[in-house]
Order: sequence, then structure tokens, then C-alpha cells
Amino acid sequence: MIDIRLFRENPAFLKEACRLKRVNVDVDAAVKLDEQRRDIIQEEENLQAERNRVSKEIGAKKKAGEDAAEVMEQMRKVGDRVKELSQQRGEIEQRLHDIALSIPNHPGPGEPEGAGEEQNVEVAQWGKKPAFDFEPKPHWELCEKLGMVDWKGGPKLAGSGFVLYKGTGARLERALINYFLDTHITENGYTEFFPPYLSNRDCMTGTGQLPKMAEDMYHCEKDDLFLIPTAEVPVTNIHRDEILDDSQLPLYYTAYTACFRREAGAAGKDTRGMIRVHQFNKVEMVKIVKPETSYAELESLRGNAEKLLQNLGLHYRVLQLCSGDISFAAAKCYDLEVWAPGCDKYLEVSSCSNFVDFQARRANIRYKDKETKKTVFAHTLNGSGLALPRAMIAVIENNQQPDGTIRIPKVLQRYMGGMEVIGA
RNA sequence: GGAGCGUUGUCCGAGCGGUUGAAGGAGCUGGUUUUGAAAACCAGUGUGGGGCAACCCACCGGGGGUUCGAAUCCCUCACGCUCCGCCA
Repeated sequence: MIDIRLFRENPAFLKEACRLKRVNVDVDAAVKLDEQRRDIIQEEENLQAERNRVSKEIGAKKKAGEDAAEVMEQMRKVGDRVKELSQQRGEIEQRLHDIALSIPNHPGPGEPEGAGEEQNVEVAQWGKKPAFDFEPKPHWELCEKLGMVDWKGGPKLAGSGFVLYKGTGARLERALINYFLDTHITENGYTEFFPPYLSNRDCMTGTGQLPKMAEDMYHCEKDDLFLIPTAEVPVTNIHRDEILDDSQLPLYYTAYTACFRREAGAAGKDTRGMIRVHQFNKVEMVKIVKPETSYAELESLRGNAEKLLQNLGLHYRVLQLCSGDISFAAAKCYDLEVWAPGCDKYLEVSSCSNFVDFQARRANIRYKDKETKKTVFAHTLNGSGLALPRAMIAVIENNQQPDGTIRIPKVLQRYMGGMEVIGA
């Protein structure tokens, strides 16, 4: 959430954020509401102060055995008026809050401006597209032939957009998850968590999925719980409503979870294979850091994700997202896209974002700064490291051989019981 | 699902309906003492909001109510603990 003080201090900044993120919000209406709110507060608090003062006098009078009926009647009227004002204020604050929640985070200075993905800027590349002396096949054919996925099973069990991995397919998925997690906890200094897959409304609002993304999430009405669309939600919310000690920061957390997305607006896109599905696996990295370090932390976070692709020997490119393509809550974002020769396109396997204080403000994650002795909002970041099944697709399609077998990258072999080739 | 108990500041923990923003600890910060450290002693130390300011207001799990006045009484919801039932 944006700082509501900005409604009176710098509404232009908020309008700019909306314009850059291509979001339409009536900032001027909020500015007016904010003024009304302050007027009411003034009157309300004056009356409360009066009531507090007189009430003490009533106490004193009664103790002295004097009659206080008249002033008590007066104060009853004051109380009624306060109640009235407080109700008015409540309504205004609700509307103000709704508007505040719908204002996106301002992209940091120097972010490329643009309307959509066409304006994203490629900032790095690693490796190159592998050369095949045969026509590389798409993963759905390879998986079918090797019995790695039961393509009928997912739809039969849950519906289209669900995948039933099988045999070496299931094991390869698990190998990638373990490889990613182990790397983060042994080499990159992250602490592993294994959170619930359902989160409550407070968590969803804290990280910014609600109210905007409600349509994209699976919701259990009876319990008012949401299936998490990413581990970012539970992991970032671990410290919701807490004041951390300065010495605890930075916090590096990682978690594997399944992720659930209704993909409400994506009908017809990537329907073939398992590029876009309703349930997928992902290892996520989350950082909670001091403000002055967050942009540097974003670079190292991105480095952690990139290293995984490098060790798998997969060619990828890094995009810096333009203002219109950065997510609602983020200030700066890199996407890592891995090359998939069978699909003949780049696939997004990681999105690394700096949210600065936007999520922290919503989720109320603060820390006590030792130097200034102030309680301030922390900065939060997160990034995939990495998202399945796209990483799996890349491994399969890049390592295929003319006979349809698949070489297993060196770093994964120990997780596959020493297996070197699938289908040999 | 039923019954009982509980939820107070960074943490632990008191709290009769009126001067309690909240006793007492712990922690933290500063000071005295010490060759230095520890200990001891003294002082300070919550969050949010309104106002140029003096200052004022709100906050004792969330929401509502009673009252001139609520951390304290009532209702309700959430969470936690204990016991019972049910299931694994």
C-alpha cells in the first residue's frame, strides 16, 4: 500500500504511479475524502477532549457527594454527536482505504516506461541456443513417448490445466525441486520453510494479491481461505504485524510449495503441454531487508536464480520489465526467460522483484533501526528460484537426443539415483 | 462438535468502572562507579493519528454494546491452552 500521507503531500506522485502502471484510479476523489476526514477528526477529537475533562469532574463531584445530573445529561449529548461523527468518519475511511489499496507501487527511478511486454528491455543473456542437427521435438511429445506424463490423467482427475506426472517425469520434477532448495540453503544462505498451501485474507492483502487478483485465485468459501498462488504469500507474511530487531536483518527465506492459479484471463493461451497450468511447483526466495540495501539485494537475488539455470546449462535471457508490465506491488522487476527449443520460444521461469516498502506497509512488517531508534518499514523482495514445470520443459527440450531420449544434467543426476539418460 | 480457561507494551507479567499510557520484571539506550568488563545504582525507553505549535485524540486479540466515564461490565467473532466426544 502507498503511504496515505501522500494524498495530501504529493498526489501528483500517486497519479504518476497510476499512469506508469497503466492503472485507472481517481486520486482526486481520494484527496477530497482525505480532507473531509481530517475535518471530522478535528471536531470529533475536540468533543472527546471535552468529554474526558468533564467526566473527570463528574467523578470528583460524585466523590464529594454533589449532584452531577445536569452535566451528565450534557455529556450524553456530546457522546451522541461523537458517535455520529465517528460513523461518518468510518464510512469515509473505508472508501479512502479502498482507493489506497488500488493504487499501484511507483516504479523506481530509471525504470523503462511502457505499456506492455513489448517495451521490456533485455539486459542480459547467458549461453546460446543449442544447435540441433535434427528437428527438436516439443516436451509434450517427448514426455508422452517416455511415459513421463499421463496427459489424460490430469484432466480426468481435476480438469484441463492439471498435470499428472508419472515415473521418471515425477522424479525429475522432484529432483529439480530438491536441487533448487538444496542450493539455496547450502550455498546462498537461505532458511527453508514448508508453509501451508492455504492462506487467509490478511495474508493475501498483505502481499497484494487482494483485492486486485481475487479472480485469479482458488477460494474455499466455507473457510474463507485461498489456495496460494505463490509461496511469496505465506513466507512474506511470516513476519506480518511484527517489529523485527535490526540485528535480524537481512532475512533470506526459501520455500517449495505447489502454486494454484485460475488463470482467469488466459483462456486459449499456451494450452498445449504444460507451459501454463492451474497447479504447478515452485521454489521461491523471499528477502526482508533494510531499505538502503534493497536494490543491491535484488541484484544478488537475481544472481541466485540465474546460477541455477547456468548450472543446468540452459540458455536464458534477462528482461527488465517496463512500467506497464511490472506487477502492481513491485517497484522493479527482472524476468528470467529460458530457451525452449521444442516450443521454439523463451519461457518465463523466474520473476525477481523489489517491492520496497509497499508490501511491508500493507503487511505491517517493520524493524527498529538501531541508529535512528525509529521503527520503520522494512523492504521486501522475492523471486522464483525457479518455477516448474517450465524449468523442467527446458531441461527436457534442450537435452533431447535424436532417438528421443533425454540427457540428465550433471547437477541433477544425484537426485535421479545416478541416472544419466531418460529412456536409455 | 461440546465444556472450561485465556489473549495487556520489544518480551514476560499486574491490573477495584473514574487522576492507568497502563504496576512490576526483562531487554534496550544514556550516565555514575571500575584499570577494563561484569555487577550495582540513577535516568530514559510503545504505536498510530490531528494540529504551524503549545497540545490534543485513539489504541490493553478483532468488531459491537452499556455508561457522564471501560483494559476493567455485556454480546459477538477469531486465535490459543485444557478436558470430553469423533476421526486418523
